[in-house]
Amino acid sequence: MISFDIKARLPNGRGRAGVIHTSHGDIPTPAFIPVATKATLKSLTPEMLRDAVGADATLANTYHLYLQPGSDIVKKAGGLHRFMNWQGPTYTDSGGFQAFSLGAAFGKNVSKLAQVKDEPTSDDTNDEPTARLAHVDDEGVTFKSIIDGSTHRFTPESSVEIQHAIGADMIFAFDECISPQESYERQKLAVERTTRWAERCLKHHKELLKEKEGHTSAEGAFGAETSARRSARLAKRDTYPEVEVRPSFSPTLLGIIQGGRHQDLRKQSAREIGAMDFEGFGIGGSFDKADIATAVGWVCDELPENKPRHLLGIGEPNDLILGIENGIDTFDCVAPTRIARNGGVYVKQGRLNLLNAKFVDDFTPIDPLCGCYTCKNYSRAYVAHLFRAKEMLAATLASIHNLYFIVHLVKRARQAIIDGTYEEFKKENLVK
RNA sequence: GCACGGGUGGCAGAGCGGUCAAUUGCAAUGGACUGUAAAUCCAUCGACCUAUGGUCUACGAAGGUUCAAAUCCUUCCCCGUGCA
Repeated sequence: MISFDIKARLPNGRGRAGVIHTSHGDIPTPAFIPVATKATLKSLTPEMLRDAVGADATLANTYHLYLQPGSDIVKKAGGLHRFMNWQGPTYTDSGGFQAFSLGAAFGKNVSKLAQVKDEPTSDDTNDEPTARLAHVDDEGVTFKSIIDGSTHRFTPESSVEIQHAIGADMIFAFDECISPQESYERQKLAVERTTRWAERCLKHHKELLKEKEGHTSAEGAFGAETSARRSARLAKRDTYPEVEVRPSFSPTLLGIIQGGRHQDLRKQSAREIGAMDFEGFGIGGSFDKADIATAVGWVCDELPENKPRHLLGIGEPNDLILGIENGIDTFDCVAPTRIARNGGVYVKQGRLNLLNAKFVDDFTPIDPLCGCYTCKNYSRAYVAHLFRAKEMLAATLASIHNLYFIVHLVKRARQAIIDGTYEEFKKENLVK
């Protein structure tokens, strides 16, 4: 279970700074949550994520872990934290996004963010079935495995069940995320379906909690470890302080809002999901790329104030700054790590592509203003060399920088809310 | 010295009379990436131009055959292998 305290607010009434308390520690909010899809933050160890990046939590994916190594294995390992050796708070996404990325978006150059000028074209039903790896119906989603092509069925109930097995602190309801190219009518259907699925998720979640209470209350859901084994494990650990896990630790379920770029649908979804018995919310779905923050504002105005709100899959600097002032508490996004692995690094003015010829003999740090491990110790020329040489360390150093940059941008936003200097912070950090 | 086999764009390596400014891979140059299908993908990659088209220079060098040659012939220069 989690709890949420609000410490300070922006004058606009939407943005706030707070703390999410979890069984694995606190998340001061707003916070950026790096994505560890397959229970690993690509190219980083958990120690790097904690010490070099300064991340407070991480987010893994249900679909991926279900396929590999299997949620039963994660459970057998003692849950996600123990399996991946991450002691802090965790989330799992429900697999709802994969209905989109492996469905309508599969094999196409479609992102969940659309330019305003893009014409919506409904392409959900009349595609050839072989062109995608996910098919959605009223009851759930049929996936093909990206690993071996085998067929798997996800329903709201099975997603929640798998997430309980994986054992993150916060888990998401199974929602339907669809392409921004879809028609208004299709978006409306996704909102209605997501609400029905949310009810089913919540119901099943409560049943699972009750079941757990019945026979594991003394040990905790993921505490089935003898005291002798625990002592032995702790004795081996010399670099990492153990976080005390509450004995009653169980996942907390967050509901997800859909509605695309349409104000009425966003508000409808937020009212429906917001009225349900979730302990927090995720804002998902597709957006008008030019104005994510406006849609976020529509939603946050409808959501209960005292529960945390997570903006799913958004993480460009400007989107973070505008998201925070419109009421978002936490974000996750693959952009910092994916872009880093592809040679892109954030600087205050925007983004550099380290593969550009001009960096081969640029011996300055990636960002002279940055205090991260990479910037304190390496030059642009060196990291550029690593990228050209296809050395693995390139991904590590660039990921450390990008994650540090983004995580600390949000941390500074938090401090600015507390200090009452958000406007200055925004003016200083918004990229033109 | 003789006998084979070769010399193609930055590299490797296709092509073996017209549809070849030349397949492909690598490298290079630029771009994209927002709940990870992603250490991925896309574009460009001889020069010049009144550019969904045109002109010029190019497949070791020089000649030749042909309406037409990277592709056939001759000589020369290199390289590899074998025999002396």
